[in-house]
Amino acid sequence: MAMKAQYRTRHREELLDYLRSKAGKHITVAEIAAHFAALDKPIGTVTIYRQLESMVEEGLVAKYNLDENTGACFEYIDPEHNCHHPRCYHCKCEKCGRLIHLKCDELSGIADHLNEKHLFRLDPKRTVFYGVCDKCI
Amino acid sequence: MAMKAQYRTRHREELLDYLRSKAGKHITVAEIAAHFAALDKPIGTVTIYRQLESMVEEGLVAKYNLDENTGACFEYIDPEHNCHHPRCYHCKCEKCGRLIHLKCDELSGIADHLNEKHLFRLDPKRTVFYGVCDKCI
DNA sequence: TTGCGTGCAAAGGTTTTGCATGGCA
DNA sequence: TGCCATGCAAAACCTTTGCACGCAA
Repeated sequence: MAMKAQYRTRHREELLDYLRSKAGKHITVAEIAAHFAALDKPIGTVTIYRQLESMVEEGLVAKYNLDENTGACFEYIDPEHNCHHPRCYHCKCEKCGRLIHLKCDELSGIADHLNEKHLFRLDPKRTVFYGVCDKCI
Repeated sequence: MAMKAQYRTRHREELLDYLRSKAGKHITVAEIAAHFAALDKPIGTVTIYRQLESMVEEGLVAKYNLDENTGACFEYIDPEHNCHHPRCYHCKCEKCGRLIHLKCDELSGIADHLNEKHLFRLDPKRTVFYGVCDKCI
């Protein structure tokens, strides 16, 4: 189902700009739709879903299923921050929503451990540690 | 919304028995309904939802929102083994969708590491490792 | 021109709610 | 008897799909 985008359309650029401006924060389809509706530049919900799907496929955006009823959350992935660094991990604070980027050798060890002992190839890009950060304890 | 159960009904006991027999495994509402339907002792979906809600409130059952389209997963929490403490981890295969349950002391260490070195209190119940399982490599 | 992008409507799925009936204490 | 539990139907939601039209290349 997932397909990469092939055309550079106005809606796609507007969506990417908005997602970039919210980098490091989760956002839902409803919130995106509300944002553009408020600007009198509405984007159809279907288009948002399809563009987000493409962006996930392209690695520009991460998709998370966090809330039970709110729907899926999306988040722009800053290419400089992590995309190509298999040693960068993410911690997400469940209270303040802050996203923490960690480069830590000890954490990197879990990927090796999972691979060797449990035969599981970890995908750090997709994996997020949930919990509570120091400022919110 | 969440309310603790107050009556000890037949359906509640049957549900608990079944969940206990599946302790350590994830199960969906649809699977539960199918199980009891196959036994010619059907339980209405609504009842399953409401009983599970109560059990989550009582701490008997954990609820996960993993799959995007399959619906929520539930899991009986053995009170003696206290399975919801930081020793149970989940790996989700991005290819086949399989959910793998891990009890691993080495993985448990990452919770301590995050807490001590990065001041981050990991919540294992919410954290899912994404990657590719051995059967799909 | 070709084929993808868009949006409306409608479908598909999970979860919740209203209301009348049945069951526990 | 007094509530709570159950279940049917229907609603509420999120998400996907079919189809016609618009737009990028």
